[in-house]
Amino acid sequence: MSELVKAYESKDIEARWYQTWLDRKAFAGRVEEGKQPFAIMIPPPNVTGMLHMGHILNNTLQDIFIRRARLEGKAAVWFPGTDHAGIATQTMVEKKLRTEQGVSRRDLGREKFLGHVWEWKEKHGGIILNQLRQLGASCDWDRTTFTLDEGYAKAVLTAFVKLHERGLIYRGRRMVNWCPVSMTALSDEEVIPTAQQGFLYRMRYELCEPTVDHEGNPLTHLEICTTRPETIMGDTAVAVHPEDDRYRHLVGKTVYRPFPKAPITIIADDHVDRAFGTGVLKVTPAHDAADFAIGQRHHLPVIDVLNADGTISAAAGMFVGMDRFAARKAASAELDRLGQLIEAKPYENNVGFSERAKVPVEPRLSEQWFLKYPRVEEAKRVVSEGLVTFHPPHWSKIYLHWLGNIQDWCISRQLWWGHRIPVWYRKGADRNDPANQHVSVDGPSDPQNWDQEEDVLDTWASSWLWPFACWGWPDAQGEAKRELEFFYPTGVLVTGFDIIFFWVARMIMAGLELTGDQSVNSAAELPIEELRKRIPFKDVYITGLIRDALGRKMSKTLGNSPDPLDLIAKFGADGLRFGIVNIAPSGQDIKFDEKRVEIGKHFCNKLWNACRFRQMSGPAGDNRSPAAILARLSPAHLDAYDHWMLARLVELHRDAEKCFAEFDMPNYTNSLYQFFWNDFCAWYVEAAKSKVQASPAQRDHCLALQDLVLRQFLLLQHPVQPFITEELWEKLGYAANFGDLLQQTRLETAAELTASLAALGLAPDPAARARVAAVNDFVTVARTLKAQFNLGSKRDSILSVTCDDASWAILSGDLAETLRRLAGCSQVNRAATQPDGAPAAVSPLGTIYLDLAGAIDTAAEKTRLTKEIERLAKIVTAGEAKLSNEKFVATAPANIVEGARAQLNEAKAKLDENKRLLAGLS
RNA sequence: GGACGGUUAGCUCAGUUGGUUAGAGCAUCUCGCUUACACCGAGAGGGUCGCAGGUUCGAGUCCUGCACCGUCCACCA
Repeated sequence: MSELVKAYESKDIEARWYQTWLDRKAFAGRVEEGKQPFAIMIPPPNVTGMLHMGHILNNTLQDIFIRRARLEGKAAVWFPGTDHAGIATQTMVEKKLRTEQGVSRRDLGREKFLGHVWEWKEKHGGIILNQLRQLGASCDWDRTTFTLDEGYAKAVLTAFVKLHERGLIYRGRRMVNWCPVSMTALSDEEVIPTAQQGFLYRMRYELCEPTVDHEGNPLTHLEICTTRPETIMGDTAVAVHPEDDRYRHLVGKTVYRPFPKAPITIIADDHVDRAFGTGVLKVTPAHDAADFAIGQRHHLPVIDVLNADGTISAAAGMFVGMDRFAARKAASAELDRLGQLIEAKPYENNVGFSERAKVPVEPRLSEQWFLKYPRVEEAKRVVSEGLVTFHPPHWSKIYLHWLGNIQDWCISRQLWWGHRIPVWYRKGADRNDPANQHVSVDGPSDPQNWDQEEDVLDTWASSWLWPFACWGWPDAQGEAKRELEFFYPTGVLVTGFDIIFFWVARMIMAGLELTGDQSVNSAAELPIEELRKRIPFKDVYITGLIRDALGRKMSKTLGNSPDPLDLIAKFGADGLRFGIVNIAPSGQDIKFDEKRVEIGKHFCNKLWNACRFRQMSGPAGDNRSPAAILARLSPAHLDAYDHWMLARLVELHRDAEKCFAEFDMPNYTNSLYQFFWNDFCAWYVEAAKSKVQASPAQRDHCLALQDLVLRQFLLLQHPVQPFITEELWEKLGYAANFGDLLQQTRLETAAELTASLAALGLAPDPAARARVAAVNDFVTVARTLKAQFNLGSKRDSILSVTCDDASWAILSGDLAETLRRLAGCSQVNRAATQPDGAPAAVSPLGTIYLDLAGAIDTAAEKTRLTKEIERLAKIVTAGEAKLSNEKFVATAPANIVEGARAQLNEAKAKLDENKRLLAGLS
């Protein structure tokens, strides 16, 4: 047992222990028959990613769960990996190539470009995983998986083929969200509605044949409002509501599209909102999802006026080649020139933005692959029936609501970086005819006659398989097969609410469709036991979003996002871990402030010093097992504080069990903090100081008890602060054999601890708690009294007490020395009568008088006593009112009534005593 | 337009099925380098629990309505 230095320094200790853990393969998980399985799948960070505060919170929580599971004796494994992140990675490498070599991906061609991306990935990918090591993440690194690994890719393609076989995947020309910058389709979830300042243009469309309005006045044109005049060239109709009296008589007539000038029909459609604008809608089937639907209903022609890159197409006939935003201005000017622009008023509306490229997306008609979501009803059922539980629970409502309204998922992306869709088209044939399509994992046997689909899959269409594809699905053999069967369904998924739709819901559907006993798939509804086997995880822990101290989102542009590695350097990984979990209220956004995580670092130092003090207090005993420590304890030596401490220790184990059962981690850190700092350090260790200086036997007994508390506390604290606890575990000699790790130890349950205490006659005496509470109250009253006379630290203060015999027995009994030490007094004497001129305060163990050499400030004393009397009087009044209420006495539970009575009596006694003291002053 | 959160001390948040005097950390003030820790110790001040009703012997906690803040969903051009 080497000596500890004065202040805790995290840096060297953390680096040393992490290496030790890696060397010993301490994080390796494996099938262990007879043990409960517990797996966590890391939400795979983008391979291009850098660690940010969200990762810190998220991964600290996962590490806490997995480390706790190990201590509980489960077969635990935390599965790490990274996501290829299609658009994000491709965009990043493209940008790099453009700035460094001045070439675009098209200049290079598919193969060469992908070569560059892989090269980048090999060189820089996975930095984030190294960063996680600094945080202390106990992932089973040998399992690290990348979503484009060969095995994983096979799983992705297999899933595609299976779902295609089951008729859930189809190709179609549909309206999709198109990103003109990335030049790919996006799913609905990748589009972020964003408020935009623009204009609402009000314009005239001339009637081909002048007529009259609904009141019989001459009518030469219709007024129409739009926010997008640049799509006028794509107008193929004008629509009004079928029951709109202003316009219904015009249905079937024609108006001129302003440019290129051409007649278009006036149609009637329910979709039109009579109250919006003029109640007339220009219909542009190629550029609006709703308009497209109208076009379908009315068999309208479709004129696509935009190119893939957002410039105006040749089909528009005007502004060809102009960017869409420039074209908007040009179209507006053209309307004005024609005298058809009535006004352009500032207008705010919601525009869908590309999540990645941050530009407005275009609704665009294109050929894409779509997936009908599988097992939607079952996916709802597993959550509503509690097979999968959200924490906090209200997220399940969001989840269920989304599942109730989903559209088919556009899974094709016009990118190169990703899983190329395993579909081949017969050369030169119609691609939309299924007869000309070949779908398989390995491709056709005569590849020369086929062209493979150019598109890749949406990244989420690969990561939705994560919980089972990582284990070698679909054709896991041998050990891999055993592992999948043993560890699936996994334990808890820890993630942010922002990807409940992207990922959580989809993983559940994928698991329900593709795992388990596939032979029962045709059943109309899968039995609940089958669902229980197919769910990907049992619990979903949703973390809040980390914001800055002002509540703003963290962003690069604001520069308000701290570098976690700086924070680790500043507070230690252990400090940061404790701090971030401690301030993360369940399910709410977190206002992050460096100041708020200091608590974690300070706590490390407190723990360190408490252990250091233990070393300084006396010789080490045999700490190699709980039994060895308990053997050093004897019932005969236990005083009230010892009993209370043991009771609290058991209680802490119980609290921890409850927190884990409820996934309440902030409360967990609070319990640990409160127990250690206040109960153990501030009261128990302080109280024990006098005992440590007494006889060697008493000292060793007291230190044995401290050794027990420290041992159990290190085990409980370890999931949150793994480094410092491992270090102290070693330094205090808790290893059963030389070199054993804390994390390979089995943590006793509250029940087990209770049983082993009882077996040795060490069961905590419940009465001790009240006694300790009374003494602590006495101490606090005495300290307050001293502080009021600025004697806070004068250890030679003398107290006199007037009290009954029972109280004096406590004050003068075996706790007498402890009590003097805690109160900071050299003497506590019993007084028969009130000493003259001494300030006084009332405690549960009698009235305390402070022996002051000089005269007291009578006026100040009066003020103080009067205030105390007022406070007590309120309590007495309330208590009397309550107890004189017959209904209360009759209805309320006995213990509540008893409590109220006891409280009233105590307050009354104190009140009388204070009144007496006040009277004595005048 | 729907739905879901939140509103408790100067700040950030706890507050279990309604039940004794509503708590913690930080910040502020006073005193203290007391033989683990100044990354510390002792003490103090600070809240009519967003507003208005209701249920109840009893409401921060349950019900109704309202206000404000936030988030998600929704094809008003």
